[in-house]
Amino acid sequence: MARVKAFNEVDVLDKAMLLFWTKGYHATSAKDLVNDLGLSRSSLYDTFGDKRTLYLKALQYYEEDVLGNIISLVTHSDDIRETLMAIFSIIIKQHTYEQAPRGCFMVNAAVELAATDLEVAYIVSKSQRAFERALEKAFVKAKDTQKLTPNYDASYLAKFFTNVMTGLRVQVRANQNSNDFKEVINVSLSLLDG
Amino acid sequence: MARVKAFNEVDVLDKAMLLFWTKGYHATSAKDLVNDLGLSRSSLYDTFGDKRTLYLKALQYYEEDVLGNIISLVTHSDDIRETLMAIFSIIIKQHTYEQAPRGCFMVNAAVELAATDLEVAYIVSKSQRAFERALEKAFVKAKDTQKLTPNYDASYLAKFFTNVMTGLRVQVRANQNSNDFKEVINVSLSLLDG
DNA sequence: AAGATTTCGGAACATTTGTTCCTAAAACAG
DNA sequence: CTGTTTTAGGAACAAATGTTCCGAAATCTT
Repeated sequence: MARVKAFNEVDVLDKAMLLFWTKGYHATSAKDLVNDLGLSRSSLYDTFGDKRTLYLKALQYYEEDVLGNIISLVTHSDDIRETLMAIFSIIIKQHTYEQAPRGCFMVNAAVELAATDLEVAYIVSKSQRAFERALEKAFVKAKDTQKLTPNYDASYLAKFFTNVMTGLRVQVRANQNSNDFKEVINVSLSLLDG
Repeated sequence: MARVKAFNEVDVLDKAMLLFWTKGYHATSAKDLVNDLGLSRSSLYDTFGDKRTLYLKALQYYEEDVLGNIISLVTHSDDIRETLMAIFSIIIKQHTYEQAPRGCFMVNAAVELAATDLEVAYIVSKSQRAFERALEKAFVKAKDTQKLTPNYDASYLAKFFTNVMTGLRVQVRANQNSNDFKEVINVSLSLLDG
């Protein structure tokens, strides 16, 4: 055994996630990382590998941590309408959150890198599938337990709502008029009435 | 008068648009531009200014040219359902188009830059408003001329469909399963039945 | 043909980029 | 305390970045 790390690895990963999430991959320099994460270049490269590796780790951490919580909401949903509203409001919260709205790291990664980076494309694809599956199960469950009689089956609805959320996440990132969100959400939710 | 330019300015702008559209702003280097546009560094900077200026011009050209055609479809629409389908199929065409799917330049710009570049944010916002307005008018017209009786008024529907398209454009860019698109589209269109 | 003016190619530039390396300091085991 | 092992800070590096500059070539006017 020997000298111990002066930083908490998870904390640093969390900070890296926030930085990449906010600025994107290419616009975040090694210098930015060193400044923001509060450790030296050598420690950074020693612990996390190169920039792209750190980015991939941050993206996966986002999936487990941030998106994991959202999936958990869906999995334990008793009232699907309420659950969807909860997710919508999490998405919108990003809008008024800070000076530079972050949107969704996964969507940002999809747009910036998925077309050229196979590994990013894989993570994005896996993440979306996981969410759609969870949503589909929740819809199936809702048909049994709630008086829910939509015109479409669970898998269609899951894909539909996933897509609506993706659209909103782009608009949030682009700082669009937040009043528009409510109307999009209302129209979307009306599909559950059958 | 003196020596004449050896290149067509519009052709070069078109190529720049395609390059930025495909790779994004930060991932496109000055070298990439020189290689791809077929003119020298000096001519490039002389004619179009610096990289960011060229990017803004390319984005505006995209709005006028590519999105302009789509808005034109909406403005001259006789059958709103048919028009929407036509737009959806334009969006999807990007998916099978090439090795690296481009998605929508405006959406890509929104995600990569709108949060940090005010001028990009303005262009994105203006573009979206223009499309929504056109769509809204088309829905109003459709209520009169077609047997269309949706539950929501034109402005809601315009915002809703704009959002659906944004979502699809992200998925196209991320190279997701193209079968999912049809289902999202079908569910969305059912909202027109009222 | 001569002169005026603009474009062109590429060398040249300063910065910034991502990454590595080296040395001193720190922490533990014996 | 000594020896071993690992971390930390920052100098150092080559490569790439965006941009400018200069001389030569090209085109038009007169």
